[in-house]
Amino acid sequence: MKPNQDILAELSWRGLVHQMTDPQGLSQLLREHSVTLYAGFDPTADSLHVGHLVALMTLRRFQQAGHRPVVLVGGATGMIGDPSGKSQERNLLSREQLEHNIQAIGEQLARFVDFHCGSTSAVLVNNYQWMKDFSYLDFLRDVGKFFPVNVMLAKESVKARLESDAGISYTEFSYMLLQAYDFVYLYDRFGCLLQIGGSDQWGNITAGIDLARRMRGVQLYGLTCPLLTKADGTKMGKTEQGALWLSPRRTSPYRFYQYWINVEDADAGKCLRFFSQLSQQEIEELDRSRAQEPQKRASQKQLAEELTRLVHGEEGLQRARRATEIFFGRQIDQVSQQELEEIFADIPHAQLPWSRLEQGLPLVEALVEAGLCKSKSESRRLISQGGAYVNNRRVAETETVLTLQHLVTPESLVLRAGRKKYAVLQFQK
RNA sequence: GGGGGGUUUCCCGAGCGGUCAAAGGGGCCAGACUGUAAAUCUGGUGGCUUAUGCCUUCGCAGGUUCGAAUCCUGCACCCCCCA
Repeated sequence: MKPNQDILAELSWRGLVHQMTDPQGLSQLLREHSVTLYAGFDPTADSLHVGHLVALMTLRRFQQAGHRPVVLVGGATGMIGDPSGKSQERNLLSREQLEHNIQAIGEQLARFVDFHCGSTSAVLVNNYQWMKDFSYLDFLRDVGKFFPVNVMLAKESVKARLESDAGISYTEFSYMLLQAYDFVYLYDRFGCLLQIGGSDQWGNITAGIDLARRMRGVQLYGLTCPLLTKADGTKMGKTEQGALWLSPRRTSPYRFYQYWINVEDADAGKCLRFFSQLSQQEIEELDRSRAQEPQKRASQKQLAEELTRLVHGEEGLQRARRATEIFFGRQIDQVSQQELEEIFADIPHAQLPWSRLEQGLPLVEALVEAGLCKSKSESRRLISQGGAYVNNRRVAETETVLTLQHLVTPESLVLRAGRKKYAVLQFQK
């Protein structure tokens, strides 16, 4: 079967190609055949994050172009720890933790690749399945024999660690062999010819290609995507709360949506190319819009909408939008407790006895109880400077006392400090 | 081993016995402007029952004095010079 579009051309205008082996050979292969390719994700946490999105979306594009993606979740490699791009030796994860992580990540993947679409259906594999019964002696004889240590030492990931004080353990040093063998195994099992990954995976990917040539005498291919960085060179996807996760449990759809809405103009074009389904023409249209009428932020809106829908579904997108309306709207009127809970799910909640509100709770104290101010003096300062809001309505009098009338649901009210810091105060009878 | 300098509020840094909760800058917070941006501007930046009041803070522990971040003694740590 033939693929339905020239995927390499597509990836390259999107800026998704960092490096590849044998560009002519690979290009021809991908134009003429539907290829099975794979990308691996180590289950270091129970969710993928934005950093994984580049490879994930690339895998998705390959599938849309008529190729078959294999997604490898590294139950075995996750036990070892990839030294690539890491300055420190990793802590080993427990088996139970890994098991849990693999399960959770497996569920997330279905959002990105289709597991039920005939001949190009995605396949989910776990390298623990084929590594667990591979004995140490067999592995050394059958795989280790093909790895010249001097070549391994020359790999960037190893070299960096050798030169640092942290050093590298034999365990992490061996990581490369496992990933290399994965590629050979997937070739045997699925006829997998291409491995893709982030640019930090180049060393591991080429190790697999070398191993396949030595063990099977075949030519496999590798392609890496650039890392997702901002215009200033720093990594994208970092927030004050840590990484931007794909799991709604770790990063709410609202926060996820907000992250993309707030992407800087300088990074928006790149993000659109990386992540959106828009055509080149449509993206160039948005580039123009960004230059001529930046205040519209059409690019950011498009990006936030598409990605939130993809990662959290239509419902998640609606929730994020509704929360945005409330957060940036004027005033919070009657909302149901449930709705409020949902919208403010990931902002701090403080619980106080009902009697406090009944007898009148000074706003100064409420702000401290809610964790928005460290002391009453700070509260007074905030209020007198016009930075305090009750249910999104500015309150500038330091003597304000909260009463039952301020409730916005039968038991809660919403405090805000400054532009974006919120807290819910909940009163219990 | 000898000599000299230092340790200040989140950071840098002024402080030379009372007018020091301590200059100035940075950061941070709030406000205005704006695009939920950047830049800019304004205000704030120890705590308390907001008081021209009290309490805690200037490496640590003592002392002198009506009064100390400022003077003295000891201790700890840091830097420099000589050996």
